[in-house]
Amino acid sequence: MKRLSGTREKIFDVAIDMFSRHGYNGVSVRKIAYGAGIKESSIYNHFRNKEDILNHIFDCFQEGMQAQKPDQKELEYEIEFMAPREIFRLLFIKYVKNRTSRIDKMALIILMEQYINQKARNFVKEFMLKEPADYYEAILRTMAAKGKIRDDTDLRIAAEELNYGFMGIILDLLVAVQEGGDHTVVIQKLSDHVDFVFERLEKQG
Amino acid sequence: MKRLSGTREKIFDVAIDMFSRHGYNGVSVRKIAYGAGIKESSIYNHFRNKEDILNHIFDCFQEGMQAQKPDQKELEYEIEFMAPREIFRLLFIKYVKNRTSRIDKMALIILMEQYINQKARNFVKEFMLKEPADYYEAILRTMAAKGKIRDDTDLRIAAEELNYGFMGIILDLLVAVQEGGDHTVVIQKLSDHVDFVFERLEKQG
DNA sequence: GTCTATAGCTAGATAGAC
DNA sequence: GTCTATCTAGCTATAGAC
Repeated sequence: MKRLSGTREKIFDVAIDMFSRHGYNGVSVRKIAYGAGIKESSIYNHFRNKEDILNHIFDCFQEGMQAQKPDQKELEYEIEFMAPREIFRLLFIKYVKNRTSRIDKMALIILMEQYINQKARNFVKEFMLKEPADYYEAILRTMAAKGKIRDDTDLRIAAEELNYGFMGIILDLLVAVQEGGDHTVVIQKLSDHVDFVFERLEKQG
Repeated sequence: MKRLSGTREKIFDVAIDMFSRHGYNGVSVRKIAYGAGIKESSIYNHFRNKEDILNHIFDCFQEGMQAQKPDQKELEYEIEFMAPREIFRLLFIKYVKNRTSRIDKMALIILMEQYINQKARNFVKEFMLKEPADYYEAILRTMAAKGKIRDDTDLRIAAEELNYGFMGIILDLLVAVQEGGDHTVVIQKLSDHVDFVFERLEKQG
């Protein structure tokens, strides 16, 4: 993460918080500045303009996504010795536990902006739809190659099914957290989701 | 549907179109007026204020959702004589085919506003999450009672699985349509989704 | 890097003539 | 029901003193 001066970081934090609650167009530079305890014009010593803040959010979110990619070595070990459904349960629950309030807020901003802003839309497509599904598909293929799951299934579709449910549950979580709730229910939901899919994928008998 | 004067309808149409592309906060009353071919102040002869337009969108969306509820008698007939998976395939494809550009745009507006506007959020929860899942669950229970699907499954979870995939695919569709695409791919995706779930639910052998 | 001051514009909304 | 005119408030952004 690029080093930020105290003020710049403060502005950024306040902006993320306000954007996530009122949308990018619902927050003025003025309000961000006052929220950060400085005058409006001082913002421009830290960000070129309002859009520059949004772009920084995109960059920061991307870094966050890259950073929390699961360890590949660890995963291979898991595939060898754990039940298939346990691996995905762990994967999903790890995501939920490793979330920070910052990542939640950035995700919300990007989800809101996706229909307006091309860059946001690309982020959703890449980091919330394609990349996760690709990743799940790769894991499933490894599992199938090792004979851990049935091999008569379209694993791309299975990967997308895993991601549909995961995304649905995480969206729920983001809303719940925004409203002051917690993530206990979500763990159960993720577990049920994984179970449902793997009842389908695991070998019968 | 309440009768609208020509101008009011024109304003409403333009507003839906602009809100769906730029968000509620990204469109001014002025721009809507000019888009509708009238002066800004004339808007206020048709809507009390900007928010009144948004509320009318909510009302109109709700009417649209109620209106396209599937026929109950027809459904019972289908459950008796069609394969379980065909019923859901039909249900989902009917939705896709019956969509209008207006409904798509209103859905997009509500999806965008859900994190900002409490009323929008309630709409999403009620009409996109809870009500569809309840409906699917009821159908599945009827199927199970008639011995058409396995009875060793939590049907609430199955109903939610059906809805996660459906919502994910529909969201994809809304984006694709906004970008000028069509819905041919989507029909296949919905079909794959239903197949995946019913491989799990239908009786073995 | 912070501030004051201000430019220049756009916003939502109203008053009142026709 | 439409218009012109106008109000007030808010907006992004810059200039320049400290």
